[in-house]
Amino acid sequence: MRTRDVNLNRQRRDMILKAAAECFVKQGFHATSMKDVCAAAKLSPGTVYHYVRSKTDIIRGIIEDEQSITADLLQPLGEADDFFVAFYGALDAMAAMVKAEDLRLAAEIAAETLRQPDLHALSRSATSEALDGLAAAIARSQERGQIDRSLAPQKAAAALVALIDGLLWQATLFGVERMAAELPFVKQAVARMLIEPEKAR
Amino acid sequence: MRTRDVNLNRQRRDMILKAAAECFVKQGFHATSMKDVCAAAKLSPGTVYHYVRSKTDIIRGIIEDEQSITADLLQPLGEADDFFVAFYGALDAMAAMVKAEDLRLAAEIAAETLRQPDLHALSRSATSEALDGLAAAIARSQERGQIDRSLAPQKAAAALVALIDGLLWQATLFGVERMAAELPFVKQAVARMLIEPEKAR
DNA sequence: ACCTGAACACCGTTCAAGT
DNA sequence: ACCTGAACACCGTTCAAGT
Repeated sequence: MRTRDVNLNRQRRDMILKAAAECFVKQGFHATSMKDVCAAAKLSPGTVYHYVRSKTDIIRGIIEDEQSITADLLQPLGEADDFFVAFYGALDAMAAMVKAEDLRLAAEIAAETLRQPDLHALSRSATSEALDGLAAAIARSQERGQIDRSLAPQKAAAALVALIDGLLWQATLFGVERMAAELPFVKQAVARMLIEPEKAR
Repeated sequence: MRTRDVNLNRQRRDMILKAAAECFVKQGFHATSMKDVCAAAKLSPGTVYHYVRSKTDIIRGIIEDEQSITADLLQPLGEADDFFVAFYGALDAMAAMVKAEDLRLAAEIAAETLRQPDLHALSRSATSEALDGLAAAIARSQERGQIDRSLAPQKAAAALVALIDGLLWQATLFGVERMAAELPFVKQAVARMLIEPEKAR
């Protein structure tokens, strides 16, 4: 009995988050009313508020469920043998996987992040983790003699993440296809950034 | 008589935009009510709506007045003799000039841009212009033999702007000071990206 | 023409009442 | 416990009425 309730709780909550995410993608966060979310979830306002604390709480839930696109992309870098193969793979995965709607939702969330201090802290710590992971991968590649040892891993990681985030923002403006067309240049740029000029092919 | 009215019109409108911008920085776009804007501008709702079509129209006005931070920073690149001196100068200017509030306002505007198709088009065309200007500066530097001739100017410009936008976003998360500390690394990275490895110092 | 402030339709959220 | 839907305080916007 107890477990069934807990499961229903999670199921209903997930349904509401999913319905809300669809609304946010279609209309944007602040243009979708709670009535819209209720309609999409096929529940009354009272019921929705039984599973969800507030409209902001829905965004919080989506952030916790999905984390940031960038962080997801960089995760596999941790166990990679060749840094560049893994990083190029992450870039290709980004171009292949990311759809316009995902970008809209991610950007919508990023926007709301600026308005709610606790959401801002959440996204800051998520980005911090991604940066630390990437810096660790860079440091290991340096030990193997692949990446220029004179570079500070943390700063290199910050520059790479900035580049990716900036590209994702451009994809928001000009479309995912145009960003995909940029990737060969970006890969070359990353290699030049990270490899000692004398060693560069 | 006619001119005086037009001047009053512009003055009042500018005052309203300025008051609204202050509110947006303090509370965010969607947390500031029109009542807040009215109070900040010391005008009644009816009067505010006499000078401004809607809440969105205020954002539109702010975009048109200020354009994007990135575009402003890249403008001087047009007349520069040495591309790298000019570009590094732009990066330093960004770190020196940009305050946390400006970043918040810019990000707030970027966010609303995603929700309003006409605002989105406005920011797309503004970014396009900035990219074209930067690409032209890169092409001229290539003719002088400074930048690697094998690079496509448009793609190089896109990568540089992505890097800057990403850094500005990071400044939103971690503060302007941390971004400033990144700049030496970023400058080196930009040089490596754009200069032929054989020529790099 | 410029400005006011009450009024309108709608929003996020709550809560008494049902099952 | 789960759910409903009317009700509350507030929002963006309008408009009749004043000067």
